[in-house]
Amino acid sequence: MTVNERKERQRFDREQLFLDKAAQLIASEGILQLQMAPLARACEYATGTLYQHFSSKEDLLLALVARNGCNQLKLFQQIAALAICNRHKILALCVAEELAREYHPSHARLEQYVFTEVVWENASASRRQMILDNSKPLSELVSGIVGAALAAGELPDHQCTALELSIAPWALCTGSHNLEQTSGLLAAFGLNKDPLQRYRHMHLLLNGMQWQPLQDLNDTAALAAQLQQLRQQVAPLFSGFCQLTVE
Amino acid sequence: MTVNERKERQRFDREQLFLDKAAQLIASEGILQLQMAPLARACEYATGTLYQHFSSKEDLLLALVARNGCNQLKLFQQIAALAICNRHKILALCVAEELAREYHPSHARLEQYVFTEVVWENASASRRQMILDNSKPLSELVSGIVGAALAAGELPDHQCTALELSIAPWALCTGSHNLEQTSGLLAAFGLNKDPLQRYRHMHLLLNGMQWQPLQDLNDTAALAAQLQQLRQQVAPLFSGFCQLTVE
DNA sequence: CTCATTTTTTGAATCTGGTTCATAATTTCG
DNA sequence: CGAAATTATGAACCAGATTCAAAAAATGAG
Repeated sequence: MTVNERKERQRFDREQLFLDKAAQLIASEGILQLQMAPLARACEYATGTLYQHFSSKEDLLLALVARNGCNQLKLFQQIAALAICNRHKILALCVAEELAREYHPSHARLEQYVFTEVVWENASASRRQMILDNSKPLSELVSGIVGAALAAGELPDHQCTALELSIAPWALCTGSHNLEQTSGLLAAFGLNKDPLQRYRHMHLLLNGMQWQPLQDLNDTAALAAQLQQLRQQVAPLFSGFCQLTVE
Repeated sequence: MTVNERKERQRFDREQLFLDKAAQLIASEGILQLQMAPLARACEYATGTLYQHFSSKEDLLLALVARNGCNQLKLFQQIAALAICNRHKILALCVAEELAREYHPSHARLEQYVFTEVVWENASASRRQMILDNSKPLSELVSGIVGAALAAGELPDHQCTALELSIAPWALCTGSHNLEQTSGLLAAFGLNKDPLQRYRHMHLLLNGMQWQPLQDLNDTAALAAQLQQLRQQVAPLFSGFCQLTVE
């Protein structure tokens, strides 16, 4: 039935409009300032209409994160397809995470907020599931890289499955970003930030996993060059959907 | 002036009462259900009185985290004083983090929430500073352990300072816990939790840092025994302030 | 001890902003 | 075309954080 198709498409478009505008408002004013009535008004709809798409304000925030999760997945897939060695793919994912935060700083903060008990529990179950569903292929992708390295003999298994092993770099990457994001914390430590730091740490971990080829960390220049090169390979992959969540 | 001293002490005690009750309510009902008026009522004070201690609800949440930060510091100091090798001290800190989450699951969630832009920005500047002030000696303690290992030749510097190096295990530890805390995420990955996982990963990192003595990860039984022993050494240190934040 | 003054407490009133729902507008279709 | 069904509207509602004028308590000079 073509009528229903049209309706559905219109509904979808309107949802995207709400999400785009919300992302824009969050980026410019902060999460705190985002209010439902003004958002609806800014999109030229009534408050009630907004609530036909999102069961609550928190639900809308989750929707934003879910949508971005799709983009992240596409990005990660492109990275996995890059013609570089497996070890470098892991680093490239870390680079992608870093670039994403540079492009959309507000999005990283939103994500931190959304995974909070208070927000998570106030969203609809279906929206939560949407986010969880995104994470599954994401983890398969990462563990796929680890699995390929295992199969190629670049990496011993340390008595773990590929999935289990893949958690380590993932945790280090997100942990490192979270620490950095936590306002003023590293500064309170008396630490001035060095862009190579995270990659040193990641290499230390990968070396510990005996993931070939091992990296010599004493050659700072080589490390910087490697990072530079990865950034240049990853950055263009962003162009496709920089528009989707305008900042 | 003794009158003022008494007043100050009473004020302090009342603040502790508010915090204790708040912690208790959060533990039993969740952060979301914590309401200012009922909290004041439960402590047999008026709402306004509560606001003489905390500038906002968020400010109270930060106060809770700040108070716990003091306990954490004391705990970590005791661990640093343990008669075990430096490498094991780092693991012991990780164990402590894990035990703390087991004892006070709601506290970990609170901390995640508090470091969120929305909450952080709504607390008073002085309360924020209190938390940051806590973090400084904490980081000095951790980097002190790293520094001792460097000095003892157990660990090469990899072109980093002790503080910079100490960030790596810290990030891995918190990142790993955060991932686990994020509701349903690891389950969505299809991962069933193995209590040794985190320690394997930590050892992989420490091995990568070439932190002596290196750990053989193929001997699962030895690893489990080591973890068991660390838990037994760390657990008693908690007894001192388990009461402070009743769960 | 008394009373004027200062400090502290109180909780009802205020205010903000998310959510609902009766009504109005629009679309569908016989 | 008009009745029935669907969708949109936004003022009213409501929860809950915050305030503040009034009441109570503490202080201390005489």
